Amino acid sequence: MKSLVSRCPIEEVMQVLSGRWPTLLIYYLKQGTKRFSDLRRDNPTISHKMLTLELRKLEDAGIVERTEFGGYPLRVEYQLTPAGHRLVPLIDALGEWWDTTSDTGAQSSPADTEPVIPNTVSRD
Amino acid sequence: MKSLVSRCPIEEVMQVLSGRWPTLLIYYLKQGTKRFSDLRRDNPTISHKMLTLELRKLEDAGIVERTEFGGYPLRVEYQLTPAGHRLVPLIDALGEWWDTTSDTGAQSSPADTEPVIPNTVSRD
DNA sequence: TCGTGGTTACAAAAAGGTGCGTAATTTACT
DNA sequence: AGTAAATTACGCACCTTTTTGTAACCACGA
Repeated sequence: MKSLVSRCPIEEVMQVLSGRWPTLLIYYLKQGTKRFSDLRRDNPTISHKMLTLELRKLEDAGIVERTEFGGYPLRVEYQLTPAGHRLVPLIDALGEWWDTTSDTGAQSSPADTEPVIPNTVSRD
Repeated sequence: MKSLVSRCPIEEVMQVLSGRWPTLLIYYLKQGTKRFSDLRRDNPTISHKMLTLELRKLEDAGIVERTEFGGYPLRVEYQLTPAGHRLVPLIDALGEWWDTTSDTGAQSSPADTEPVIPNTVSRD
């Protein structure tokens, strides 16, 4: 992982939220508790390795909580922590800012920005 | 540059703001107009290649405006656009969120989070 | 044998750094 | 006076580092 250049909170958050996946995962997790395989179905283009890595990162950042239910085919559930939930509106605000600034005419829903996932499914 | 996975504004903003530099550059630019060499002095660890690349990206995103004054030694000035200024508080909010969640005891300034740049200066 | 939620090793791709070249004018030195 | 060097904001080519993808493997129990 890239080391920090300054000791400022902004750079620290960005280190966690940077990249394609963190905000997407947060988006799906705000819908409620999800299992590993659920998240894979939600965004089919992430590799399982990336998914585990990103989930760990979000976990370490205190955004996501991992609950492991022991047993047979092994069940693990992921959900947003309270802090994670508090983060959601801030991210949404960024999305709305983007919508209003890069206003190329017609926009869709005002609040609750919704990712339209394509299906470039990569089987493995 | 990585292509988008979904067509959602959040992913689009994050594509612009992701990485170590965008937020740092915005931070320094909110202090006012800066020249290329000023920004290099502000954060000595960025290479000129990265700086131009990141500035272009911010320019394309409508966050930063580039003004070129002809003549030689050629002078160029960078400043936040109105949209860029509107973005600043949103980014600051993320910093504050981080501060309040990862609260490891003592914190510094409440608002106006300030990067403390180190001086691993690389001359070139 | 399959499915779950991983880990590990290796390969590919992307990001980033380094150094050189460039322009026209000023300043520095001889 | 004449030459040389420095200046500013890059672009380009090459090379290294980091990130991400791929595939194989593991455990367990149904």
